Amino acid sequence: MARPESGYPTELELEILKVLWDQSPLPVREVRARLESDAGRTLTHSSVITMLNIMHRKGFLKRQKDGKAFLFSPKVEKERISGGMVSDLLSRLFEGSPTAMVLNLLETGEIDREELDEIRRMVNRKRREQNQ
Amino acid sequence: MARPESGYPTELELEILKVLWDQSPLPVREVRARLESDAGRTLTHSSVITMLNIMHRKGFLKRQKDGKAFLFSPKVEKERISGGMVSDLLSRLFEGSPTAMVLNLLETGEIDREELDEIRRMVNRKRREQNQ
DNA sequence: GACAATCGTTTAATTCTTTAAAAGATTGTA
DNA sequence: TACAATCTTTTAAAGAATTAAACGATTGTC
Repeated sequence: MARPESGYPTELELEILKVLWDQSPLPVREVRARLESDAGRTLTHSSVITMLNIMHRKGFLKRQKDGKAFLFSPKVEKERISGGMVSDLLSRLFEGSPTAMVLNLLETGEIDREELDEIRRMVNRKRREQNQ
Repeated sequence: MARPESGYPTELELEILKVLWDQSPLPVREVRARLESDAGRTLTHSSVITMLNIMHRKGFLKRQKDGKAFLFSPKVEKERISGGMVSDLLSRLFEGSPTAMVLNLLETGEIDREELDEIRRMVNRKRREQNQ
């Protein structure tokens, strides 16, 4: 009678993953410090531990003992999570059409000349790759 | 001591919005039927009403009386929600870089020749527009 | 060896999300 | 008018997400 666990990281879980993707392994106090400085989220030590343990249970993180403390590392790759979340949004919002998504990006986002050119280069490269 | 309401529609809320973006206004029983046929979500009449009322409270929907029943319509545009959700993911996953997001799309998604060409055309058009 | 500092575990509280039963209101019809 | 059908509102329940206090274990130092 409720919703299932998401499969993808939640808001806060993603912030924690970003900290650890940037550098790992890290002890709890370090994760806590970076969560505050990087993401502006001030949590108590206790709260951070709780989240890290939940994420460990979900399979997002690895733990290793270092003296009496734990060091945490991501168990999932950033690319894998990003890919999953993007394709999730793709299917939920754009009926799986990447074209529709890019169009949305072009229309609503602030994209400057540089970026447009870069995107163009990427698309052209991908197109050449597909030709073989 | 908990998380704030999201601002963006949740999973089920989005399914309901998609039904109503496709056609509206609709009475509850119609929303319920389409939720089942289109999204494969079988809910009781009661559950659907609850969700519709919550969404009305959140400002996602409008209601109008039709006899003794209500007719529901979206109060938010699909483009607005899509734009918001995409740019949310953009900032949360790709530090706001559309290029990084498109790269992800190109690498992980199954994009065929047709779509690549279409994306190329869109990018070129956008680039010409920016030149003025 | 005792005490303070530092960690982790347990427990809990609050809000959100999803699902639905129960009860109340209205309306068409026999 | 009474009954059945159809709607809505109220109430509730359970899992998920977020935050944190209380309590317990370990370790370094005087």
